[in-house]
Amino acid sequence: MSEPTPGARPTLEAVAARAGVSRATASRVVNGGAGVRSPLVEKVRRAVDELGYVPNHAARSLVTRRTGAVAVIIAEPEIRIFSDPFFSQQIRGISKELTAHDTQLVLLLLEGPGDYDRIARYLAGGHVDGALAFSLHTDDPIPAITQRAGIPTVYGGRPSWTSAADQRVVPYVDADNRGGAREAVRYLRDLGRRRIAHIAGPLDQTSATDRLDGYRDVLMDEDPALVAAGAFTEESGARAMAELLDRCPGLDAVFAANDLMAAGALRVLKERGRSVPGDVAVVGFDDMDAVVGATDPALTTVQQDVDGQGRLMARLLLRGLDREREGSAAPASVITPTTLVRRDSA
Amino acid sequence: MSEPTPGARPTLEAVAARAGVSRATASRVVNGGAGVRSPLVEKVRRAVDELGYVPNHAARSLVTRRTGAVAVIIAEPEIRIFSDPFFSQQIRGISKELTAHDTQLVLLLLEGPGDYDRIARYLAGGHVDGALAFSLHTDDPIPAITQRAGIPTVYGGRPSWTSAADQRVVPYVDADNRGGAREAVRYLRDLGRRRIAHIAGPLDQTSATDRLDGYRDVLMDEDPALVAAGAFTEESGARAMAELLDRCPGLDAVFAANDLMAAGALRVLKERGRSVPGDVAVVGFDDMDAVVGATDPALTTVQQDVDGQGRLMARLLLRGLDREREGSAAPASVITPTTLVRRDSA
DNA sequence: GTGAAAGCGCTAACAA
DNA sequence: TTGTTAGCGCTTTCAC
Repeated sequence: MSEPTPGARPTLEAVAARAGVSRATASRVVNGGAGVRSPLVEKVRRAVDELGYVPNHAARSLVTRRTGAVAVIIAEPEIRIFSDPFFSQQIRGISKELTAHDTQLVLLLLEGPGDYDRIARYLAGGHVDGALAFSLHTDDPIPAITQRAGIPTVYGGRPSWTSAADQRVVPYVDADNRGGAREAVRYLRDLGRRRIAHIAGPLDQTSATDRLDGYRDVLMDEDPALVAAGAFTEESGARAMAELLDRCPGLDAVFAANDLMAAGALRVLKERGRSVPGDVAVVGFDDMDAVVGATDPALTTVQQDVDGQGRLMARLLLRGLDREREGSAAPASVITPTTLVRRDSA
Repeated sequence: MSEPTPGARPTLEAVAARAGVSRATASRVVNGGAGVRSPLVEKVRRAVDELGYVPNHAARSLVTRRTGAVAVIIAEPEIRIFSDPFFSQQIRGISKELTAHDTQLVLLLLEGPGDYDRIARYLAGGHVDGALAFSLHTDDPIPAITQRAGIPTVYGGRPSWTSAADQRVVPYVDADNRGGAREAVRYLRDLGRRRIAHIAGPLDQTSATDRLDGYRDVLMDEDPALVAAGAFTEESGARAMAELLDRCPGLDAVFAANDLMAAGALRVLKERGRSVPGDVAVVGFDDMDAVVGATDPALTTVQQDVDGQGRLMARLLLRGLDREREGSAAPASVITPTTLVRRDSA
């Protein structure tokens, strides 16, 4: 690759001229070179290198009607998830997959209710080919907006209204929260534990309710006193554990709806002199490196592939976009499997 | 706003036809309507509403040579900052400012060394008008890449080579780390503290070295044993505090380079039975809500306006882009002020 | 297999 | 003030 032209960026025209072919042929080569004889392909390739040619995106987009960009929408109440390693990993998964398909990630942060208008306008403006959105709420306007704008969208996490026989069917990617929870609780039961408590997450999130449901699937008529709700934070996990201990001193196992809360539980257990897993076995959920590596004893937990979920969201969307041109159906949802990872806490 | 045209999106042509004006006039109205008589403006506006017209971005971009998008580049080693509330707040500041100027945020995550090529290509492809990048390293290829691509770029955090008489002058936004540190240490000294220790951050980051420099500005020939380096994490702060206590049992104050480490220090101090601020006064840096609210006693710290820094980065870039068309100079760097926030720990 | 030519939807001179 | 017109750089029929 030698020096690029000093002034403006070279156009396809320039490449064609230098290679001694027509603009059409140059274009064919730039786009894969199918149906062009190899000597010409070579010539054009060389011209591209020598000139440092890079296709003008706007021009291409104007004729192809494809932007090569995808929006990632993060709604206001979810903005905090930005600081959540869970979310950041998901974004990275998305980024990887999009990158592999030469697709750009446009970040749309909603700072307030008024922003929905802006987003709607942006989506309608044809700036992106599709969208990815996270953790919808019951009355979330996002689905309506993307639909009206005709923007294919894939969601991260099961939307809260999906369980009901709601008409609005949307494709989403989520971990098998319920199944994973079931496995964790069964494992504790098979360990011989008799009083298995659950520290649930905030019950307005489907990941929390699904995990609670999984717990109940196994322990169908367990004492309600064995369930305490937290907020997916270490602190709330500690508080819930304290409550649980006060209410049911005889408990011999705890399944926490995430690792952070499990860490909080571990801390309180230690403070109260209960040995883990001797007196109380503890299982978490997520298998977040940062947490799992720091607990003592090392946390047994339900692993989910967060990075993979992100990739999957992107892949689903991209596939849907391809199919769209062929007029076939929208992508279906995917539930990703979980795995119980045995360590020392249970 | 009535029904949009069933099939494809309406074009300016359609709007013009419906309003009974020329495409040029319609365009003028859509772009602000300067120099168009109000009755016509009205007509066009109505047509726009009735048709649900939204300008085609690619077409506009093709002729204006402006994309209305800005890249936010996050280099591989910095990917972890994604999970750092500090960074997420900065991104939000950026997002707010860009949004206010109808500019989009394209997220460029570098996952590995090979990605630099990709970024270079992308930047050269004219997809964005400018770029924002974070915490450059000494030999970071990003500045060279953006420069070659002719993409104006503003950096977050002082690049590490800026202190030397390096040729590469780049505009950046950073807090007054050194000044803030000085203020914190002076405050402790004025409180009558005689043995003031410092828990520094990782010394390959300028924010850490600048704060250390600030500490030294005040305590010029202090015992080197009073300085311990951490890694900006709670855990590392705790470890550093333990070290410090072992080395200098007589210390009566600690200035930690960030709040997280101050929290760790507080924890160890409590474990070792030192009262705060009675025996040891503690000051942090950042004033991160999540941390400051949780410590006991409430943490006295140096506040910096993170959100504001993000906004400033975006504003600097945007202003630079405007000036670019007028051929004037690139934006200069900005150091944002810090404020000491007195609470209970010192 | 290759080239000529017709736009994609928009803005910006330039004329009127 | 308004309209006419010439592209922006690219892909894509359609002839050859």
